[in-house]
Amino acid sequence: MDKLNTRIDQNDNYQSLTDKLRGVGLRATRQRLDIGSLLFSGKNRHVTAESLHDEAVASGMKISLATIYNALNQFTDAGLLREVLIDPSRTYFDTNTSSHHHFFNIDNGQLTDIPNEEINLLGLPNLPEGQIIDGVDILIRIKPED
Amino acid sequence: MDKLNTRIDQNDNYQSLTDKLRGVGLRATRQRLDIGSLLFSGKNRHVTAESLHDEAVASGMKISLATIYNALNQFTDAGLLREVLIDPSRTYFDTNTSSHHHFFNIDNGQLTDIPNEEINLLGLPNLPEGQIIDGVDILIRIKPED
DNA sequence: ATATTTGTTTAGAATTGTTCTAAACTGTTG
DNA sequence: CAACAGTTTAGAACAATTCTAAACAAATAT
Repeated sequence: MDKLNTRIDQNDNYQSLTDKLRGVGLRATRQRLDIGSLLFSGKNRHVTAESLHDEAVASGMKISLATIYNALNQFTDAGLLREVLIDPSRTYFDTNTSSHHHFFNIDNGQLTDIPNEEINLLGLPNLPEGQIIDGVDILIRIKPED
Repeated sequence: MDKLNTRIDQNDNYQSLTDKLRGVGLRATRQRLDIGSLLFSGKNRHVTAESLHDEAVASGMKISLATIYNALNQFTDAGLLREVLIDPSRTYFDTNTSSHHHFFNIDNGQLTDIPNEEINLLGLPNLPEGQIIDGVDILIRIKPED
């Protein structure tokens, strides 16, 4: 019974993932479903290609680093993920694609979402002539007190 | 007369640069003075190691790329420059070290300062327990209208 | 079902931005 | 101006990412 439920849930998950992928024009391959199951499992996540690959390998998934890079870029192009600017030396991806911002703990590298209600820009600056806003990124760097 | 003035001005520039470098504990070498003359010549600038190296070479300065990297990092550590997060694939340096933010034109890669008076955060979010703010980075991505 | 087409994965090579190494060089100090 | 300590440099090394082209798997037509 337990086993059966687990299998059904898993199928459900992979089924909705399949729809999600098809919806953006990507084939629902085993690798994409595996990656998707790690990324889109409810809670929002921040990953790098390396960190996700390590996690996939640790979960026993067979998938190459190149495929992780491909998938992260394709998911991002498709709007399923967002890139976050943190550190010029690596690319971070965020499963939360809605408008929101981040705390970055410079001490341990931890990235956390700032709910959109909790922050606002006051006095949007004048844009250069003929330009419009594509997006706004706010990063608040934090560190331990004392 | 012209020539003489030019030489005097140049000496003046290099003299104040020398002080600036000594002031942060760096020797005033020919290379650092050359780089400094490109960076700290009045107007604020945004550069990458490559762009600055190209510029230096174009001005007939003899300086290696490794030295540019060294100098940019040392200047940044010394507080003479700031890093700006724009693009995970390159490091940008800003000669404006005061608190301010940026427009990034995603169409042509151009970076412009937003004067600090023109922008403000409303409703600073609650920080995680025991953490304090180290800094705030705001990047407004812009693009051509239509 | 099966064959064909087209998209995907992969290992490894290639590329790019950046840092490291160690030898030659140059400011600085006595 | 000698000696020391810091600096520069070419080239090697490194790390993140992309590319290549061959094997493979999903979709589609048969």
